[in-house]
Amino acid sequence: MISLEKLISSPDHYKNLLFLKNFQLDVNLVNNLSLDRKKFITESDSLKHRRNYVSKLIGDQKRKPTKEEISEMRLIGDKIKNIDQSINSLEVSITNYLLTIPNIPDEDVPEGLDESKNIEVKRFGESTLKKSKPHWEIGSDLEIIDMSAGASISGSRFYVLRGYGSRLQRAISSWMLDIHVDKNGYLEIDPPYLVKRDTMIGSGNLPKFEENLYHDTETDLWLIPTAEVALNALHQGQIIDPLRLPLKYVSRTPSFRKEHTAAGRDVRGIKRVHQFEKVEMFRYVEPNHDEFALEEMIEEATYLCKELELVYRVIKLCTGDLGFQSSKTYDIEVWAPGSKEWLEVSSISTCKDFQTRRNNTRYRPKIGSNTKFPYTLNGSGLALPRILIAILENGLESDGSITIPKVLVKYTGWEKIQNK
RNA sequence: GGAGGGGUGGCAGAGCGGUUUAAUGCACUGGUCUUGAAAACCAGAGUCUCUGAAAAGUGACCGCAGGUUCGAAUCCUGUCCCCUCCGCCA
Repeated sequence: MISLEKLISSPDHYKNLLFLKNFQLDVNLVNNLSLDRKKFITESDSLKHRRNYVSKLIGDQKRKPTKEEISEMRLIGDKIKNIDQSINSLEVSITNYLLTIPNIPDEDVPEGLDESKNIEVKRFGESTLKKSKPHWEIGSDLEIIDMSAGASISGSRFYVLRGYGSRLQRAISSWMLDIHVDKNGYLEIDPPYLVKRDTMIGSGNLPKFEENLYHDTETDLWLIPTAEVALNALHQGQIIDPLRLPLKYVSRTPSFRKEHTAAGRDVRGIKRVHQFEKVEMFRYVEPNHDEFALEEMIEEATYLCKELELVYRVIKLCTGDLGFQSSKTYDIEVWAPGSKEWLEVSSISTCKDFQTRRNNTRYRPKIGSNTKFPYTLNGSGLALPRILIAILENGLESDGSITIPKVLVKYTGWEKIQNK
């Protein structure tokens, strides 16, 4: 959520920045609501002051109120009730509107309406040489990915991993978690996968992206589309001890996404599915410490790609391609030689104070000073099925077997998935 | 699921219709004292809103939402969460 005062004090600035994210800001709407709200609050406060004064007078004098006082106070009480209802509904309107406004892009982000203006900032390895097959063929040949079982159990865009495939996925995620915990200093967290509505609002997934989320209406619980949602709510409503910053969390969770906007696209294989495993990094940092943190997280994610012997590139997203809550994002894509495409395996973003404002997570820089909103960053490290795809398609040998990256052998217990 | 108990400031913990401006203790901040520190003593200190250039002041906040009342932390209703016991169950 962006700050109401800032929005009102420099409306054109925000309007222009939000336009770059394809959002039309209605400044007058917010401004008028806010002015009305202030007017009513002033009115209500002075009536309450009168009521408090008279009540205290009666109490201090230990007497019964007079008839005149009672009738005056009843009148005042009714007025207060009416005005407060108006204030309340104005505040709901203001908040509801603010919740639909995306985060503003960082100055540093290239302008552009869509992905064509994204910039490749780094590339590692050669993407063209390797001969391979698409992973759905490999997976079915080796009987490690069962698409039809997934479809028969749960429908399209679900899959079943079996045997070596399951073990390989478990190895990859365990290896990643260990690196984040032991090498990078993250604290491992296992959050709930079902979260409350407020938690979804806090991360920015609600109210705007309801159609992407699985939802149990009876309990009003929502399946997380990423661990970011849960990790972002970890300090909801708290004032964090500044000595604890930066906070670095990592989680391995499933991610649940409806993905029905992309019907017909990417239907083959396990590239775009309704449920997938992901390791997620999340940080809380002091304001303006996000630049360095973002660089570090890119480094941490690409390190994993490198260790997995994958070809990768880092893409800086332009304003129009940024996510709702993001102020600046880098995507990391690995080359899948069988599918012959770049796969997004990580998206690393700084959300500045956008999310902490939404769920009222604060910290106090110094004893006695005012509270501030820390910045949050999130990033995959990494998304499992696509990494699995890349490993299978890169590791395919001429005899149909798969050689897995050396770093994983400790976790799998074997070096190859043999063709039968 | 059944029965009972409870949610009060950073923490502990009183208050159960009007001297609550939320006691008291711990922790915290400033000061006095001291060579320095500790102890002691004095003072201060929360979050948010509105008015205001500021100083300052108004108002709201005792899990949350309603209600009763001239007046609610205190009474009533609903709701959420926590604890104990029983039942059920990975």
